[in-house]
Amino acid sequence: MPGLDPSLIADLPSFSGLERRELETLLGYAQPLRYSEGATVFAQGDEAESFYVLLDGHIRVVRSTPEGQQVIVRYISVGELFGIAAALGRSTYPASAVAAAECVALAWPNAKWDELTARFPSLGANTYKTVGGRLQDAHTRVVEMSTEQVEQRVAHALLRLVKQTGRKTAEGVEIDFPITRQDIAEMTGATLHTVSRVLQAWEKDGIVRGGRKRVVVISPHRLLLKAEARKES
Amino acid sequence: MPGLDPSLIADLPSFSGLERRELETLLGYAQPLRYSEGATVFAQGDEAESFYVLLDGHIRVVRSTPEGQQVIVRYISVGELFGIAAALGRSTYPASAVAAAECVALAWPNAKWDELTARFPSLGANTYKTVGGRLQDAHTRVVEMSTEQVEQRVAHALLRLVKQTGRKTAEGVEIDFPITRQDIAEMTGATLHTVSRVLQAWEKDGIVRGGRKRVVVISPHRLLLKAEARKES
DNA sequence: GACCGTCTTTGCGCTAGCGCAAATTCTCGC
DNA sequence: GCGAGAATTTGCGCTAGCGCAAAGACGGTC
Repeated sequence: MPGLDPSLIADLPSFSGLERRELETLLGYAQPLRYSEGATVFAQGDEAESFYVLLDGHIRVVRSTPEGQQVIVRYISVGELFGIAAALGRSTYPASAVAAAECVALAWPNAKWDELTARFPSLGANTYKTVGGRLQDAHTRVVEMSTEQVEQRVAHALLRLVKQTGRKTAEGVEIDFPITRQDIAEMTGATLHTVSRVLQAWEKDGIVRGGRKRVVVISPHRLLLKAEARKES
Repeated sequence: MPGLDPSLIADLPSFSGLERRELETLLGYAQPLRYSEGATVFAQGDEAESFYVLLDGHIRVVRSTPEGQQVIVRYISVGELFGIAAALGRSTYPASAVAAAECVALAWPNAKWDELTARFPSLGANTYKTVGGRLQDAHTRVVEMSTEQVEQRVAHALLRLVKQTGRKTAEGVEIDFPITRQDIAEMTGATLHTVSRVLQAWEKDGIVRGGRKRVVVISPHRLLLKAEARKES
């Protein structure tokens, strides 16, 4: 698999500190992949065969209930590892990964995980932090879902997205990939109707501006107030 | 710190596969600790100075919101590692650990983590799985909170407790430590009033039996039905 | 054995947000 | 420029479960 440019991953946090020669070795094992919006990278329950690094785009991680309801667990952004189920002791993927926009990713066969972490300890050390951070986030989500009103949860979700993937525009900070009201509903445990109403109200107040599959946060400051305030207008 | 018996931890999953000599080395660094019910092992926000293994009892892991609300993130049972924040890249504990019953634990100074994982790789490998499992659980909680009614969430919480810490009695399976309605409420994101009502209803149906700080599950089978059924009696 | 603090049960009104339904608007392909 | 499908907005009734309040029940203590 020659021809992959080591600079592709040289700057990614998981691989920083490696020499050019080592990067070439790593890339020798990697499979470059391209996904169009809506494409499934892997599905919940599939045999975990590879782990991935996202080079471009955004990935939605979705868990489905037995009853067919979907919940968006998190978004993966550029540079992040994902699909590392096997390294965490799972034989199947516990959630699905779907391209939220045009995506480019690298995939390594799972069998290489032990070898690679042994050879490149920084990869292993970084995985600890990555997973630790995710556990943290998941607990934060649990606490939010337990204690907050829908409006606050939506505010928190938007702030998280803005922080993670925000792109500055003339008007404010725009979420950098197509996202529907339904998506926001699945992130917050609300219905798309309620999310629509909430965004509508905020738009009237000039806090956000909505559009088809688009959200622009005009005033992060006032959005933060909405996230914190337990009741108030 | 001589005098600790290696058999104390010989059978714990995190330390299995080590030889007696290695166990002695490990225990040489360990500090044995005893906590009475309600005692705080460490508090959210504290500088993370140690990591722990629970030898006896049950630990409640609690996160508090800035507004002072509490959410029970998980229960630690015998043999589990906890307080490993530092290993996951945090400098302070992200949650508090409180003894839910009389507890005995071993503590190691955090500074030893790298040394110990390097010397005993099985500890590191096991930590991956432990953390992976917890991430899994946390995601399951998020999905439950997003999609389920209070009654289902309470049922799931009880089933999880029974599985994790159940003790067989003549009548059924009893949760093996003092647990209040308030505790169950903080696990499920409900109010203690609603939890009380739900348990009351189940008691009338002969599914559980309650008591002061006690819950006995008489029919796990029928409880499972409650956990799955979206509406029905 | 009486007291007291903690835990639990129960009643009642109220509201956030869901479920259902329908109208509108946007975007893309032709 | 014109559909047609997808996404969004909006209205309305209804209920699960919260908030508040008060009355038991249990268990440890002096």
